[in-house]
Amino acid sequence: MTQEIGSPEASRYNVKEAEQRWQAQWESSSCFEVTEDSSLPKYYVLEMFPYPSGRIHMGHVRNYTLGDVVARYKKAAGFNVLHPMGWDAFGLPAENAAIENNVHPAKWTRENIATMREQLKSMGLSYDWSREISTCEPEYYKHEQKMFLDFMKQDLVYRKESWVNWDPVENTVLANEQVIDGKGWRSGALVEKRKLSQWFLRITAYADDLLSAIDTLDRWPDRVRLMQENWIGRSEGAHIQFDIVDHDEKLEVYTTRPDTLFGASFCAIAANHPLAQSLVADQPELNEFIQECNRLGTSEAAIETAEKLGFDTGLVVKHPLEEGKTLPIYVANFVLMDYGTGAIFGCPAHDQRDLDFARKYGLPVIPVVGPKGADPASVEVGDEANTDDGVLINSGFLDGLNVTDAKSRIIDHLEENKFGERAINYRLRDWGVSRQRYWGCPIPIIHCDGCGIVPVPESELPVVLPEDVDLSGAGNPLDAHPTWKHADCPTCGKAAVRETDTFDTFFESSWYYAQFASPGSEDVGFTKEAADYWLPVDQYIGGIEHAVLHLLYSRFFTRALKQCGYLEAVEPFAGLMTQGMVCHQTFQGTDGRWVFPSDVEDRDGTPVHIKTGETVTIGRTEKMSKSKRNVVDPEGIIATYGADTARLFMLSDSPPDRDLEWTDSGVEGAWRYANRLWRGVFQGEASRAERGAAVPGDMGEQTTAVYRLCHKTISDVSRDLDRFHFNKAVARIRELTNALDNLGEDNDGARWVRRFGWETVTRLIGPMMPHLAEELWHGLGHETLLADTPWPEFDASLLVEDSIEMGVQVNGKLRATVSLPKDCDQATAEAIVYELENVQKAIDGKDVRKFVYVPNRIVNVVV
RNA sequence: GCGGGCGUGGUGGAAUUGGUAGACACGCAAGACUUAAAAUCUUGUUGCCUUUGGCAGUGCCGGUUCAAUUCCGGCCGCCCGCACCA
Repeated sequence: MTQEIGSPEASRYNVKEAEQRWQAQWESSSCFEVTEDSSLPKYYVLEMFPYPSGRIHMGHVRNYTLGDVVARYKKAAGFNVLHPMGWDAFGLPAENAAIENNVHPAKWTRENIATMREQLKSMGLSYDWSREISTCEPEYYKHEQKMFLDFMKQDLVYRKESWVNWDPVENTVLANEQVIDGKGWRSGALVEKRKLSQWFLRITAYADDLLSAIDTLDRWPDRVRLMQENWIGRSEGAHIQFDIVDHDEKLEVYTTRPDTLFGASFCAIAANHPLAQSLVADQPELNEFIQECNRLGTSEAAIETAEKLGFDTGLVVKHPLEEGKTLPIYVANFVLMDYGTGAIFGCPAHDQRDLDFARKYGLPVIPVVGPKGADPASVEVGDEANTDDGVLINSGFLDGLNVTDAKSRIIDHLEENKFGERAINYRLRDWGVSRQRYWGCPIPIIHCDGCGIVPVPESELPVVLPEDVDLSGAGNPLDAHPTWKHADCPTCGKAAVRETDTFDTFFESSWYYAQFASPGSEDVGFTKEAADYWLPVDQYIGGIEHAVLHLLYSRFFTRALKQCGYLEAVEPFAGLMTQGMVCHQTFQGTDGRWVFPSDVEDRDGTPVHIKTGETVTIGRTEKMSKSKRNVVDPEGIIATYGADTARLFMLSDSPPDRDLEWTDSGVEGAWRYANRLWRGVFQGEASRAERGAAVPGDMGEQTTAVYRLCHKTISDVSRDLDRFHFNKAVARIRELTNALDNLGEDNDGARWVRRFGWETVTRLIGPMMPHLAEELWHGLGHETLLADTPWPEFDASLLVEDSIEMGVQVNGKLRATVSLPKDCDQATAEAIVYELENVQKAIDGKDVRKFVYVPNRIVNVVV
């Protein structure tokens, strides 16, 4: 909701003028441009670079504010700080914009970049803009074409068939997000799965390393490490080969529960399992079922949330351990071809999904694990499968063993009798990098009828993406281009065609952090010396939504680049901070349409639409999104209140990893604080000592307390910034500001402490409100840039307190507080505590059973 | 469906390793200043009650402990990711 702002122009702090002035000063002094310097400790701060979607949004403001605080703080703390920015410029939205607004993706992207660059500059971010990169330019993507060819030489690249979402009306491949309820988002046509030959990067070659190295990422959030671990999904189990009755081939399944083999009552295969495909010709109903499965699209979420369905193929397998027993083979929509062998055996008693399936299709449920000591006959299975440990029953030679022992015993048996073996499986799949899209990096490959697949020679790189394309037609514009795809085969010289697929845009973002080390270098995108100096990124900051894919691909890329000799780093990001979303209230008009906050005003406590005057309803607070229109444009906020106010608000209340709710009142609170600081320095000169005045010998009690608080605040804020507790740092600086304002004494000591205090506040707030801090620093008589000024130090001797205020509990309930000498012994504490009136009253003559005393923390008298 | 997370006053949040729940703000109320308003300043502000005190209270139910927002078990609600959005 936009309200009349307390006319900021009227304030004597001229935000706009001051912010532009300091931005110009930083730029002209080049104070954020860096070079490798082995004499200084390096610190590489990186925020996830933005997709140039048009204008910056509040999520960017939050992300880049967080990074800027870290960068400025580390610079002040004496590090050689690299803090770059660039553009993740390839991607689908540019093509959508091309279709919707008839503008070329290149033009659209470059214009967006120009707009967003100016917007970022207005935020006063401490970037080394000389290192700016844009991934859609050949100067950038030529390097990844070479990397791809190098990966090929290292056997990290291969080609295989894989499934895509196919829109039969538009004749294009759809992204998962373009498939809505199984239909194409534009055409509305039922989406089909199609098989295409595509390029893959062998990320699974590094599965074990990517998994075990998670332990070394000690400055990553635990939850992200856990998500990566689960994504890689290493499991230990077995492959089992089943003989199919009256069939030449065998059915191989992967299972993590070989111990439950005696409880198997069916086998199930994926719809696109070769066996299922081979049966289609004779079974039209099966074909129909498989088509139905294919209509679910390629998204795992869609497949797994669909109703579990199966189709009995009529084929049966022999149970390998029980003579004469057979199990039916179903095609099931919940079995994934990409996991294990694309086939399972179902043991309904000990797997919930199998149980649901068995109940639905009337299959037997045989419990094979029971509680210890239970009578096998009494173990029954209800609605819930038993996945607990226990003792094997109804399982022949496995009976009586626990689950772990049974697993190992049965695998030995499988191996001895040659119908199965121990197996390790990963959930992680190889990374498919082919995209049938225009706005991406061309894959440097030529297809020759005679020579097959031929890499483009390095001397002919880059393969430049043509800009004269027709985007209005169906299909891939590169394929439709009249000349581009025709090339001579590098090997035999005959006419051949280029690969018309482009790379997944995760390709660009998997190595950009390395390019920032030395952009513009010709060879490989960066020099090894620069990469080895700057990498890994010391602190990476971005959204939790990238917790798995982008981060995992980048980790893989670093390893692959190392394998190719590009750099020495093992991990790309030593530290990771994930930020929460920026949320806002939603508003709806009487017709149910979403209303922009800027179109809502408050009239006598009722929110109404500014133009129509009709009442709007306030909905729940949600992530800012264009569709719900609950967005606030950063540009307007910066124009009105200045970047520092927006930055302070972003940092003030919510910790970085939590969601933040944008509120006008919160912004105004930040704005008021900015003005308060300004007044404190520019209107409080009279009560402050001159710069450089000698430390006075005598200070009053209150003055001493404020002086000590200054040192304590430096210590606390430093620690808070080290731990990224920006909201706490802000609270502490505000506390110090309050104390300075409330310092009533006015003598030499107080005047000296006032100067010291305001200088301290200015320096501490510097990373968060850099423009205002420069203004204050100047106002305090300094000629140098605060951006070049070292972080303040504190005197540890002033932090020591000699007595501590402690709570006194009786039976766990607070009855009094008492000031005790620091580290005082229990006898002294007891003596003092028992004298307290409230304590005596609470004990009320009862026997003291225990006197709990934790020095400097708590006293608890148990009666 | 699977994986991960979050939940504390009217609101955002704070609370070392289990040790005085509500720091710092926002909002609100009262007051000061002002012709008036804005700005600014002061005071109060978890709820309830019999109000110099007491009881309850950190999504819900239970457990461990002298002591639980914090640890354990079970629920509920919301959010993020699920491999072609970035």
